[in-house]
Amino acid sequence: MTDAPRRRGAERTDAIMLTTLELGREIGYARLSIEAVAARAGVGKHTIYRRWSSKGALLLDSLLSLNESGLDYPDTGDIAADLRAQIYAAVDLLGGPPFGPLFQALVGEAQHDRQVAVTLNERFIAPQADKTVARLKAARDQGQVAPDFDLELAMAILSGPLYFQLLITQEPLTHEYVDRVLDALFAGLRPS
Amino acid sequence: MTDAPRRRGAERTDAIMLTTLELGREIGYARLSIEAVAARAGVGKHTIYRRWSSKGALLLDSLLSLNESGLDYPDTGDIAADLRAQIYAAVDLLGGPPFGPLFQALVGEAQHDRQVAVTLNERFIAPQADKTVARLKAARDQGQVAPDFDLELAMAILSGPLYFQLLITQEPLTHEYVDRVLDALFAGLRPS
DNA sequence: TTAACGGTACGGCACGTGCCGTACTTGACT
DNA sequence: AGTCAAGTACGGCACGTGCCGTACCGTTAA
Repeated sequence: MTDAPRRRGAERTDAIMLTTLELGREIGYARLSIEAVAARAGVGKHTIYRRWSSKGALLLDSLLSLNESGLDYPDTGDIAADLRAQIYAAVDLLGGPPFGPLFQALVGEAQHDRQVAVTLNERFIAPQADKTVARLKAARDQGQVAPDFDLELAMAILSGPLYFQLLITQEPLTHEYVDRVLDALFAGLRPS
Repeated sequence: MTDAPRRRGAERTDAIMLTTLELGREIGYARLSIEAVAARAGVGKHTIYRRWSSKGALLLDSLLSLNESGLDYPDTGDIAADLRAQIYAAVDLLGGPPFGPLFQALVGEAQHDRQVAVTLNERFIAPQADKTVARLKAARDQGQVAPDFDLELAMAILSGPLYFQLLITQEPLTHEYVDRVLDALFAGLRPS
């Protein structure tokens, strides 16, 4: 989605993304206009349009600049504890500013901009999911979960309730909620 | 969100929502403008603004008009089968047009319009969730699930992966996917 | 010399509001 | 019952505003 950072203009690119974050925090990412970003960053609109094809693309790069290395996940050998740590970290990131509101805005954009949806998945969702899947795979290799355990599906089941909370009910994401979800999942939702 | 249906203007209200659905299906709900709806419906813009305070409010009422009675859920005594039936029905509704795209657009709106978010929860999410919780409660009363079973949480865990699929990865919602989720949940996600 | 830049202006669209004149409903007074 | 005045919602139109994305400046820096 980034149109290849310019060699000379990299600091300008950063300045624009920084202004985007700052202005977005102040007035909300919905009300953010490219014109306002350009004005505050002391930059021509052309300079923004040259780098990003849409407001969504700009938001996405700004979001990623807040989390460049991605979340780092531990492997202590205890899969249950490690999963909990991963989800705590994800919830800490998504649950609060500045990442949370921006992420929400981006998911909003993704609902009517296919390009944003695809890129959001490729550049943020999938890389994080891959880390969780990798940790689950290690656990499976060590026989800590069943051999036929569907790792991708487990990922979706672990993440789903959190996104539901964040995007639909829009209630706070807390460690306490994570604990309740994990405890219920580990116990199993077994009717009859 | 509806500003109390007018006695005389009810058919006009319906005509506006119908035009909204029609035009939204043609050009997408993101590109939909109130001006265009007014023009096609042969109605003054005032007449729309008099009834709905925002585009989101209009979309929401249009959505609800597609599903006035809500989904009807069975109680055959088999909680596992009934849950599956519930989720099949929800997926059939959310997964395809015209309801699916409109719902997606609304969730998008909800990410930057608190009023839409609240009303969407009150008028659509919560009523559906209540039905699931009610069915789960009946099962608990009959001893088919543990007495300390957290019904609200179970609801979130059942729904979460579907919304994740719909809103984030934006892959098709199929019965097959529902089956995989349910089977995994019933089996329990038990590490170690 | 050339490319990227900041700045400005532009046409276009949709917003939300105000003001028309019209149609319809209502209710009071014959 | 018949009439009519008041009130209200309406369609249509125009307005000012904000932002879009593009084009064209003159300037700056490699």
